[in-house]
Amino acid sequence: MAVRRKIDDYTLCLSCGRSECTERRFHPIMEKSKERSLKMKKLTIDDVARKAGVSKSTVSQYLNQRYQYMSEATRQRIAQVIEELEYRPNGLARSLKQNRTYLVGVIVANIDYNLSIRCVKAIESELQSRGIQTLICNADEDPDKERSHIETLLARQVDGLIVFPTAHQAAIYEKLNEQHTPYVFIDRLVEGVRTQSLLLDNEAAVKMGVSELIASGHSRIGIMTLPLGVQPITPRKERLAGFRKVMEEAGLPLCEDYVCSAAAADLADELAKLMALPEPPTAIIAANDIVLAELLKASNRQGIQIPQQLSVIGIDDAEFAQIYNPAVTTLSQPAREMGTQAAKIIMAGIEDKEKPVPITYRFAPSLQVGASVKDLRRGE
Amino acid sequence: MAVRRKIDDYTLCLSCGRSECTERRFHPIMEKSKERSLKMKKLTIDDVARKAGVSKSTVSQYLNQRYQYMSEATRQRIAQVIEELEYRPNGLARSLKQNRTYLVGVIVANIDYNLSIRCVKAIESELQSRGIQTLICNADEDPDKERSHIETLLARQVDGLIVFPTAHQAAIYEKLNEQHTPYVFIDRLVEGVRTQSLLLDNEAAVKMGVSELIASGHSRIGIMTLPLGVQPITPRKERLAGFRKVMEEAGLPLCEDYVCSAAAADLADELAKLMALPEPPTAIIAANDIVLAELLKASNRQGIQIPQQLSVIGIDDAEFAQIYNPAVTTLSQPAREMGTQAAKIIMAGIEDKEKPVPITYRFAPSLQVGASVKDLRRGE
DNA sequence: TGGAAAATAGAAATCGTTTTAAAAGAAGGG
DNA sequence: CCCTTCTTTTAAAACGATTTCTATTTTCCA
Repeated sequence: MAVRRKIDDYTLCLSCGRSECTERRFHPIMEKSKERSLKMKKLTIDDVARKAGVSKSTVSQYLNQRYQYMSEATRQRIAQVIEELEYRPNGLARSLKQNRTYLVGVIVANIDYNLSIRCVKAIESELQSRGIQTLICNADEDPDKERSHIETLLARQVDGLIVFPTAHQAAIYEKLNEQHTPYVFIDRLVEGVRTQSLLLDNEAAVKMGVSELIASGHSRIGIMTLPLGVQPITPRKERLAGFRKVMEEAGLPLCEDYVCSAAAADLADELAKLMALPEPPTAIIAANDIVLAELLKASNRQGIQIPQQLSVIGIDDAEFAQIYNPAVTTLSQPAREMGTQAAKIIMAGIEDKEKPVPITYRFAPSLQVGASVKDLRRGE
Repeated sequence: MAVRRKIDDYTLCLSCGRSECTERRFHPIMEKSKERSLKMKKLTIDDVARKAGVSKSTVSQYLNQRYQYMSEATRQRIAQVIEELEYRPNGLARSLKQNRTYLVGVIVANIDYNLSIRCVKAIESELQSRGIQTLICNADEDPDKERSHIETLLARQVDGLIVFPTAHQAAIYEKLNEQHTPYVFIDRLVEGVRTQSLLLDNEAAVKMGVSELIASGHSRIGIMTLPLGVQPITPRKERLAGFRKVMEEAGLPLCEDYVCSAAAADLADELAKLMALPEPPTAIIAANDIVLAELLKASNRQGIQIPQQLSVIGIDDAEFAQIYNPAVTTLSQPAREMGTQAAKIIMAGIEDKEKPVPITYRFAPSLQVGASVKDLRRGE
C-alpha cells in the first residue's frame, strides 16, 4: 500500500479513512512562492522586436504572414527569435484590435442528451478545422442560464453563436439580429425568431416509427413524452403532434389513454397504469432518450418483457439502446451531420457578413433496427 | 404537410427527397445586407461617459463598483445611462488591462466517457458560481490535440487549466509551472509532473470489486481493459496492477488467460475466447465504461447469459449499467465531488497566487449493487 | 551618376478598457 | 477669508497587439 500512496510528495488516500488524512483532505497546503511575487514579466511583441533588431510593426507583419513587407533575412531572423523566446502573441490584444475572436459559443440546452454531445463534437471538429475555437456552455434547461450565457459570450465578443434553446425567449435573439451577430438554432426552434435552424424532421421520425410498428401488426400504439409545459419544446411538441396526425392518417384508433406526457420520475407509474388497462397498448414509442431510459428501467423492475409483452421504439440517440438486451429499435438523428452543418452555416455568417435568409433545415431520421418490436403477425 | 414546411420563410424538408429541395439543401441563400456594410459602431465606455456628462474614468469606476469615488447623483446618472443604452463593457479590453480573463480551460481526454461529462458539469457549476466561465476542449485521446489546445488556451490568457491528460507529455506542463499558470490533473496523471491531481483510488475500486465477487463465491475471476500501450493511461494501469495485487492478497490463483487488454473492437473476440476456455472465468471485471459496453453487447450477441453464465462488475459511471437488464453492479466514481474539488483547487491557485504543494488526491469508489453477480454459494 | 520605383523599416494611432496621479470643488477651522 | 482636508472628478498612461502612413534604403535603368 505504501507505494501507491507516494506517487507524489503527498498522496492522501481518501478511501483509507485514516484520521491523519481527514483534516487536510480538501485543504491543499500552499507555500508562498518567492518568484511569484516578483511579477512575472510577460513576453511581448516588443521583446521580439528588440531582440531581432527590427520594429514591432515588422514583427506584427510577420505574425500575420504578410512576408512581402520584409526581406528574407529579416523574416528568418524574426522566426528564429520567436522560436528561441517561445513567444506567443497575446490573443486578447489581437482580438481587441482585429475585432475578431475566432471563438464561437455553443449553448446547449441540456448536455445530458446524447444528441447534444454528438452534435457538439461535430461542431467542434468542423470549427477547429477552420481555426475557430468553441466555447461550450450548458444551460441545464434553465432559460435564465441561457440568457446569462448569451450575455457573457457577447461580452467576450464571440464571433457567432450556436444555440440549443431552452425556451422561447424571442427578445434576446431579436437583439442579436439588430447587432448583426450570426447565430443558428439546432435541435429546437424559438418561436417568432427569424434565423437559420437545424432540426430533425420529427414528424417523419414518428411516422417511421409508427409504420414500423404497423408493419409488425401493431395497432394499439402508445407514446410517452416528457411534459410539454407552457412553452412546449419543439421536438416534444412536434413528435406528439406528429403522432396524432400519423395515427389518424394510418386509420388507427387513437386512444387518449395511450398518450402520456409526464416528468421522468413519474414515467414508471405511468407505464404501470398503461399496462394495467383492460386493453393495454402492445407497443410504445419513447419520444426521447430520457423517456426510453425510464421506460426500460421501469419495465425491468415491473417485470414487463420486451418485446414479448411490450414492443418499444425510441427516438434519439441513446447509447444504451444498442447495448440493452434486446437492442432497442430507434430512430436516430444524423447528429454529426447536423453539427457539421450548423458549424458551416455559422462560419458563412461570420465570414460573408451577409444576412442569411431564415431557413429551417429538416434532417431525416434513420431507422436502427433492433429486436424490441414483436412481430404480431407471425405471433413470434 | 404544408403547414409543417412553413415554419419560417422557407422550410426545406430533407426527408421528403423532393428534387426541388436537393440543390439548396446545404447552400443557405444569402442576401446582401445594406446595413451590415455601413459598419456597426459599437457602444463604448466613451459613449456612456459623454451621455452621462462625466469622464470615462468615472464610468470605469462605476463598472468596477468602486462607488466611493463618486457622488450618489453621478452614480445614479451613470446607472441610468447604461440601462438606456444597454451598454455592456467589452470583455476583451477588460481582460487585457486587468490581466485576468475569468476563464478556465478544461481539456478532456475523451468526452465519450460518462465520467468526463459528469466531472465537467460539476466543474462548470462550481466555477460559474464564482463568476468564472469554462472553456471545454476535447482532445479525443490525441496528445497533439491536447498540446494544441493548451497553446490556444494560453494564448487566450486563461486563468487556469483543468486537464484530463491523454499521455505523458511532461514538458508542456513543466512550462506551465515556469510561467506560473495554475493547473490540475483529473482522472489521470502525467508522470514526472509535480502538480495537484485528483483521481479515483483505482486499487480500492478493483479490490471492492474482487471482494464482492469473492463474497459471492467466485474464484475464477478475469479482467478486461483497453490496451495499455507504451505510455499506459493511469486508470487502466492502476486497475490492472491493482487486480493482480488484490488477487494475490486474496490468495486466489491468477490465471493469465483471464487477464486481457484489447482494443474495443476486439473485445468481443476476446470474450468468446475466454468463454471457450476449458475452465472459463465465472466473473469478469470490466475496467471501464467502454469495456463494459462492448462486453454487454458481445454477450447479447453470443448468447452469454448474465449473470447465469458470467458475472460482471464494471468500473466507472456508464449510464447504461443501471438500465441494462439485469442492472450491472458497478464501482462508481464520485464524479461530482471530483469535479467540484478540481474547480476549488484551481480557484485557490488563481486567487491565492501561491504555489501549491503537489498532492495526489484519491477518491473512494462506491459500490452500486446490481443483479449482474451470481451467488455461487447458494447456487442461485 | 542621378533619379524614380520598389523594398524595407519605423512612428504613431488605434482597439476599449483600467488605474494612477493629479486637479478641482466643497467643507471646515482658525 | 485663507489654508487644510476631504470628496469628486478628470487626464493620461498603460495593456499588447494591428494597421496605416511616412521615411528611409536599395535597386534599377537611362
